Formats: sequence, C-alpha cells, structure tokens
Amino acid sequence: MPIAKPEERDVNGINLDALDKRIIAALSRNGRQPYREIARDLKVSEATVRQRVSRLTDSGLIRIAAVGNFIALGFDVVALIHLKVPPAYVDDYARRIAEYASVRFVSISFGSADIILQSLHTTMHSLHNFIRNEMPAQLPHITSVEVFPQVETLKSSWTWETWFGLEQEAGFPPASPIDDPE
Amino acid sequence: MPIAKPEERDVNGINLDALDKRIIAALSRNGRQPYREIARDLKVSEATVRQRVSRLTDSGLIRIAAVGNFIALGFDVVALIHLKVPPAYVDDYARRIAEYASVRFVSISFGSADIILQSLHTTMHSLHNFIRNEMPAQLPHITSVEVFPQVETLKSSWTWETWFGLEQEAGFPPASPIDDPE
DNA sequence: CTTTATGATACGCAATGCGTAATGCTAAAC
DNA sequence: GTTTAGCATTACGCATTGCGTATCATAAAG
Repeated sequence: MPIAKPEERDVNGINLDALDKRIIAALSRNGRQPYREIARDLKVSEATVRQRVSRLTDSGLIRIAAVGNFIALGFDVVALIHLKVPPAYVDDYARRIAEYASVRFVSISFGSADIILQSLHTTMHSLHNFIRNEMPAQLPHITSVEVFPQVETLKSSWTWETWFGLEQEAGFPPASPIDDPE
Repeated sequence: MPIAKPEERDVNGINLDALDKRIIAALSRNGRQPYREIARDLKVSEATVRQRVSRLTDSGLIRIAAVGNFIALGFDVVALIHLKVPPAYVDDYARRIAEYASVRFVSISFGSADIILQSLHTTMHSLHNFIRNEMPAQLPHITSVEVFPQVETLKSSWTWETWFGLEQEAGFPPASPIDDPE
C-alpha cells in the first residue's frame, strides 16, 4: 500500500498546493538549490519560487537548515527518553523540558509515555546527571523515566517528495536513494 | 551543568575544528546564508567557507535541507514505534525497515527496545496496516511492537551552536531563539 | 462593468557562487 | 638552516543568482 498523500487543506492559515510541495521536495534534496533551477524544473518564474519559499519559511512551516548525524559529529551518547507525568502536568512539563540545551526534541504522546524527548550528550555520566539530577530538581512530579540509547541511526530522511507522493508524477525527478544523515 | 563540547577528533576521516563547527552553526540558523556573509562573520575568505561546506556535505557529515513539522504539513498520524527482535536479526531488520517509504527514521537501541523507528501516516488506519500487515509480512521475527503516537511536537531543533557550546564565545552571534519546526 | 485583492511574471542591478591560479603554512627530509 | 612536498587558504574574474519593484492576470466583491 503506497503511503497516502496528505489532503490539501489549510494548515496554519496556509494551504499547501502541489507547487508548494514540489518546492519543498526540491529543497529537501538540496536546500541551496538556486531558485531559478527550481523554477525552470517546475515551469514557473523564479520570483514565484522565491515568494513561496519566503511564505513557507516565514510562516514557520519549513526551515532550511544544516542537518547531520549527531553521533558522527561527536555526540557519543544520544538517547530517547520516555516520561510519565500526571495528566495535569504534561503540557507544562513538555514546554519546560524543551528549554534544556541538551534536549533536541520533545513530543507529547499518550498511552505508556506522556512525553518523549531526545537528549544529546558526550558522556554517559552527563546523560545520567541530566536524568538523575537536572530534570528531577526542576520537574519533581515525573513519575517514571525510561531511557532508550540510540546506538546507531540508519535513516533520518527529509525527502518530502516521498511523503507527498510526488515521485510517481510525470516530469518530476525520481526519488533519490535516501540516506540522509540524521 | 553546561553540556560538554564534543572533543575534536576524527570522524569519518574528517577532523571537525572550531571553524567547521562555526560554519555548521551558521548554516543551522539559515541554510541559505551566503558564503560571503559567513566568511565575513568568521573572518575567513569566502572560498574557505565554500570548500569546507563542500567537504562537510560531500562526506555526508551534514546536509542542507528543508525541514518541517510533519503534523503541520498534513501528516496527522505520526508515531514512534519500538520493536523487539531476536539479537541476530537486529541489524538486518533495521536496514530493511529503513526502506519503507513511510518510515522517516530508524535507530538501533538496546535494553527494552531493539529498534526504534518513526513512521508517517495520514490516517490511523494506515498506521495500523503498517504495523499489523506490512511489517509482519516481511519481518516475521518481530517479537514485540509498542506504539507511541506523537500528538504534538514542541521542539525539534537543529541549532548546532548550542550543542557545540559556541554560544558563549566572543564575537559569535548569540543563539537565536529558534523554534525549529520538526 | 468596475473595483479590489491576491498571486504570477518581467526586468535590471547589486551580490553571490564557482573555477582557477597564486600564495601561505606546516612538517618532514636532507 | 634550507629545501621540498602537501595541503589549506586566499585572490580574482565571470557567469549566475538573489532581490526589489513594477506590471500583468485572475477571480471575487460591489
């Protein structure tokens, strides 16, 4: 079963149409690709591409950034951490966890974990200190902590064309063999 | 406790020095920032920045790409999935899971999960089908599956300057309050 | 039909990306 | 101390790009 394309609809007051998706797809392959090249490929003017990208980035829907594999870049201890906290604390705690410098990402979940986060460290001791001392000191109502060390990351892709289901459309370059660093 | 800076050392045959880290930090704030601006800020020539970026991207250490929040972009059902598989199957299964189009990321872990992945879907039914039918059909030795739906992502940052511990150094622009979409 | 708003296009100039050649730096060999 | 080799950085010129502004096309509202 091919993954379904997201329906076109307003998100954050912006309706992503096919052109937006193709632009995002192009920039997910190469974030520095010249707007004119993208425009030529998509048969629109360069200004259109530029204005669309501005709209997408200004609205915060996308960002063009350097991404990479933390482990390869020197962070030996990377872990996903699952927290359980009383329901009333979930939103506030998630927000506060997002402020830690070592924390790269935070999501709210439900079920057997309420908050999921990823934290970057150079030593096991640093990770342990974060879990054992830093977090509990400021977030006393955490009821459970589970740690899942990330030993190796095989895939961490940003190939929107695949997810948008664009790869089978005519005139669109085929999906590249993905192996994005995380 | 401030997060420790990764030691300088060879990774993938490349030794990341302070200049590399500053360039990566700049590109993590804005992946399209002109090389000349970066060069001016870091007091080196434009060609140096350009050549370093080529080296970093060619080696696969970093990539410049459009990143964004899946949920905001129309993927309503995003989940982290934990798998347990017999030790002998971990590497092979992780590799094969990385090939699914819906799978955005795959890591190898140990302890109470052997493989952790993230999968993107537009409907709960699609996610269920992936877990219940697609994966088991090709990966029969999975012994356990746990699903952690990501309802909301509060933080997913690519601000390398923070992780590299560059923000306190003189002459370096302060860490912007970036709120990266995932 | 006219007005208004929104987005696409055309266009020109300043700034950037990039290839190439020259220069500087470091360490090893003599 | 000098020479040599290897490598990173710099200088420089030209083709290309980014960007601001004005113009045009389309559709909705009056």
